[in-house]
Amino acid sequence: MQGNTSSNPSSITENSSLKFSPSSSISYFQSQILSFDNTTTQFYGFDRTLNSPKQISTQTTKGSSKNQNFGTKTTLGKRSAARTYDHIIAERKRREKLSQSLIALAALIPDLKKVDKASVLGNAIKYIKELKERVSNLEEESKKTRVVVLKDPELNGDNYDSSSCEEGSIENSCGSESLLLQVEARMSGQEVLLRIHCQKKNNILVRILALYV
Amino acid sequence: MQGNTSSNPSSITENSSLKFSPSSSISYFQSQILSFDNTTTQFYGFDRTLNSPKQISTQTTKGSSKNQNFGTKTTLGKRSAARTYDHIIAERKRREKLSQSLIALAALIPDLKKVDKASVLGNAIKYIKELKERVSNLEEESKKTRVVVLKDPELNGDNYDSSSCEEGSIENSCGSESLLLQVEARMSGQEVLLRIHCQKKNNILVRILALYV
DNA sequence: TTGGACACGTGATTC
DNA sequence: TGAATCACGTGTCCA
Repeated sequence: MQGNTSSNPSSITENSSLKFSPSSSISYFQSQILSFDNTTTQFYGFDRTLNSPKQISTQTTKGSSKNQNFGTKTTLGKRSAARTYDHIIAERKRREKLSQSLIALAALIPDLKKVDKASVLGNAIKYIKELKERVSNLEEESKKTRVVVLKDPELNGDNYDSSSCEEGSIENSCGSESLLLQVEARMSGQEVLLRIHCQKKNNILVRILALYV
Repeated sequence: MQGNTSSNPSSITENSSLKFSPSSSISYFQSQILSFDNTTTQFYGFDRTLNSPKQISTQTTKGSSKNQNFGTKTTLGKRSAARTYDHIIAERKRREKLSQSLIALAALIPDLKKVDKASVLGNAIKYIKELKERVSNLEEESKKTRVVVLKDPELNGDNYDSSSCEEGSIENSCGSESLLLQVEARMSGQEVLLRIHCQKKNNILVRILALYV
């Protein structure tokens, strides 16, 4: 971060340079203007200018160019000095907000070395892609296993369901609260996961498995 | 996004300065003053560029170069016209890059309704937080289950390990490729997950479980 | 020196 | 109208 700071060529106020650093609260309001020399500086320095219509010329010259434009401008336009001032303040405020957002964004990105705008945006983009990738990998991983509720040959009459219930607790998996026994097999690649939900009994697990294996 | 278009108000030119500078001393070389009022400034030296809407700039050549130099103030300070032109072009380029990054960022955010800068940044921040949250939940979920390798009473001598191997395939879980049998129990809340890795044999599962259950 | 980065003021434009 | 947003040109700073 460099640059910056007020400069302000035209200054209206002091300016508070905000730079990138946090904080920067708003010191505007009350801007004091640098006095335009004196005389009246009233609040906004400008007005003075405004009154004097000097249309000065646009001057300068250089030969080239001049033309154009100006004509257009005169016509409607113009903005009262107070209004111009408001415009400046509003714009400053907007910039400050944007700048804060950028800082907040930068704070979320790990291992960020430079904090200039381009780097922050660029790294934010990369980071989001990375996170998305990670989420989808993790979700894929947990979804990869299909759930199949096997038919239970003797303990339960008929709740065969080759389904669809992708995940989740047993309670909501197939809407059967009342079942005393539920067996699910999840197959993922080479692995088989059996989920058995039943009352606690001696050797129940072994006995159940004996039915299948 | 609206706004825009070139506008280009202020000319490239050197500037006019009129009026005197604000007090503050600083006389920058040429200080331009606020123009409020208008007329001031306008003209462009070089560019024209603008043809309407945004487009990428690049524009035309420099035609400009020529002009300028002049001097009002001359002497030191001042930036040569060519230099000013380069400055303008560079700044334009930088802006364009930033703008593209912002568009790219916006493209990654789902359900983005407004695309103004503040919204894009604000929503990017929210989205990153959301993704982070999701990643950490998913990871937590998969980590939550502690893995305990039970002692195998007869099939294997001693590889009790109450450990630490948090996840992953059996192969890399405890660095034992040569084991013929490995049993892991993952306990998560009320559930117990037994992972059994062994050679295929008749009723092996039942027999193994008979040792534990 | 030069180039990159920044905030500023400002005219235009959109809602 | 009026408020919000934008891109621009510009002065200034720093490596």
